[in-house]
Amino acid sequence: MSEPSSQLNIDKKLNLLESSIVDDPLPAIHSERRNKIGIISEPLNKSLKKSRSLSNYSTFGSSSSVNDHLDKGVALSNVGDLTLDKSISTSKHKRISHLLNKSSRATEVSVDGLNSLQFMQYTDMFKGIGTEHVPPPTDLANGISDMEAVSTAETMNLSSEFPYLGAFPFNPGLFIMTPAGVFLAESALHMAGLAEYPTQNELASAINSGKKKRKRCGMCPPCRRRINCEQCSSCRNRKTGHQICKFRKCEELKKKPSPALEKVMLPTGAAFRWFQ
DNA sequence: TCTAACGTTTCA
DNA sequence: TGAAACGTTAGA
Repeated sequence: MSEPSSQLNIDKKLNLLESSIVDDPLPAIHSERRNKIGIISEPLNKSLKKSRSLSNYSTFGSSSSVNDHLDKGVALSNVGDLTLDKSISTSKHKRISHLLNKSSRATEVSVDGLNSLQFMQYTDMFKGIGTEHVPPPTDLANGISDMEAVSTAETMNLSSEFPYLGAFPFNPGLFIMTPAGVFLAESALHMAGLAEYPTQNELASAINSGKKKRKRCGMCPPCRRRINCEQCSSCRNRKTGHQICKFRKCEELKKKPSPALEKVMLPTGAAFRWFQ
């Protein structure tokens, strides 16, 4: 239950240590860390070794980031494709998932973790913004190469087919991937004025049929913590407990998943590549 | 195939 | 009600 006072002291020290690590602009160079009590701790999730600077989490401070989503919002077109054609094959779903995956990698960094209110603000913002933006090269560096981004867009070539969607920046978290396919959370469509878009309700029923593991949000303090305390029960019982360090347990995952909330926002878009 | 870790169940 | 154990999933 309660941690021993020595544990608390240790953790305070660890937190102090980590406070300088979490915001380290070049954390990737650390392949191994030793905390003050001599424990070598590495992130259990290798992908978390690639930490993000705080600026990466700040969506609204960067118009280029926003416009990036305009350019890369083509991913949504796939969803439109899905919703338009019920007879779509499973293999096509896979292909679309793959493409979505690529696109989401480009978008997740700056949009991850938006709540629905932020999303609404986001969409409002886009009402006044065109699609003419060409992102500066630096904006393209967020985990996706120029070539990849271009090829994805070219492959899909859907903005003209789905004018509703081509200019809309969708957070990957607003996509819901189920065994039945990939589609948008209904609330997202409401926000986008697409609530009447066909088949969403039918597809939405598939969400409830399959349980999906939630993913760490990657942004809360525990998620950003990259060192296992090695002291808590989870660390001590890693073999049998199969649990992440208590101090690294995502705040979002600690909460009970609300069905309604889950539809709006799977934690930063489950089923996509979150940390890479 | 292995490892990390989420979800569920069981137990104190 | 929280901790522990275990099943299971997802990614490398």
